[in-house]
Amino acid sequence: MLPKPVVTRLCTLYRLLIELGGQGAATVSSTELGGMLGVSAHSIRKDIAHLGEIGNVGAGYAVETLRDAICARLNLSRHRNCCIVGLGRLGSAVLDSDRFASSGFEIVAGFDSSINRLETIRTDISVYPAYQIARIASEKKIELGIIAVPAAAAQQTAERLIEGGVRGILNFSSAIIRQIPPDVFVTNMDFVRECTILAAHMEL
Amino acid sequence: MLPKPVVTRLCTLYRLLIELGGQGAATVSSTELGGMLGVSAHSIRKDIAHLGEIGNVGAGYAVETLRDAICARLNLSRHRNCCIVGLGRLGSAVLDSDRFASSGFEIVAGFDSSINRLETIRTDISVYPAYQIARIASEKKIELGIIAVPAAAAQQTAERLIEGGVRGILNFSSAIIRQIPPDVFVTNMDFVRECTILAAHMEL
DNA sequence: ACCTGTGAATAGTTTCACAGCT
DNA sequence: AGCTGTGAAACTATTCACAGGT
Repeated sequence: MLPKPVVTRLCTLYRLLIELGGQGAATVSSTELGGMLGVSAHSIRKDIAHLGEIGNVGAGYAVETLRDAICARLNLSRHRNCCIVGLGRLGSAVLDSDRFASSGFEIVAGFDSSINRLETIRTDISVYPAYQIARIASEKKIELGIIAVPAAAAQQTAERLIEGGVRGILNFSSAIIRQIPPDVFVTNMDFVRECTILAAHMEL
Repeated sequence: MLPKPVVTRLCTLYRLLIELGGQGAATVSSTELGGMLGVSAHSIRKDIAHLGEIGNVGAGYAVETLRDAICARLNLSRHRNCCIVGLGRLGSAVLDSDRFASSGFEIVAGFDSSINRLETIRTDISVYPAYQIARIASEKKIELGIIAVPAAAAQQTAERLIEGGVRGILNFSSAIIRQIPPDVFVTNMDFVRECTILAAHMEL
């Protein structure tokens, strides 16, 4: 329904509006928003137009109203259970991040294939061996999984998550997940690959 | 010159070809590549066509030839010095990752604003206080910077990196970097934002 | 003077169809 | 039968211009 790049930009805008609201701003114009996000005012207005008529012609947008409109349109207010698979350095860094708490995402489980690691890990969140992913994901109604395992284990991890009913996957590994059902969404965040893309752009 | 999405896909393809080469594969067809990457064979061929005539009509692509052609076209063989700013859990996880080593990227410096942290950190890489970013980046000819600092410090960090001559920035923080010169490239990798985008797509 | 919302125009990307080769 | 390379077509997205309001 909504074009993909529009959804992406509205999510970015949403986070910016939360920040602006916290700073006490009451209204913003598309020009100001564009300046902060590094895109044109035209583009901001077009994106917002997908939400219906929200702004006050001649006087910009009310920060709260706009934020709530995006939230309503994209159903961002829903609380979602998440899990992290792979409790190595990267995985536990994400696990201990305080940035999920205020975002509607709650990490309700961690998984690792190493029993030793599970025993020594210090965290408030329940941790389980990797073979239990599907069962626990299903039981705890986990909707979103974060993969932070080595590349070789990524595909199997994704399959277990999908089997457990997870429909959104954030993949930090360098592996490309295959055979993704049409109703499951995967975002790849391999930082070596991203560095490669950056390097390529720097050369052109 | 080369369209942006083509560059992105060629980089992904490049990493896949390295993997395939390591497994001993000599040739691949666009159909096979498409299957592995989850895109159509048409699209693979179109992307590769930007490199010139590389394939063997009727018999697919030689893995090595194709890999080297991408490498040459995007200048991926060049060694690049990188640095990480912010040596908290996420930053040091990336710092200690063994995945850069074989990729042409070398992390030659780490930075943090906390002197205490700099003193206690255990790593082989030289670490410096954050106010020296510009000088060290310039001296060590650092081309790529990874930002893993809290959102509030991200903008200043980016400015210091750019001042030191860094032209590629991987931004793990939730802040959106502003006032980016046209010859500097920034990729945002805020995982909370990516989760939000995933959640939005899951609803539509 | 500055703002939003919108339809038109432009630019860019993906998909398709097929010619030619193995 | 299956493969690459390519030009055309279809689709998508961005940019622009401006009408109308404050």
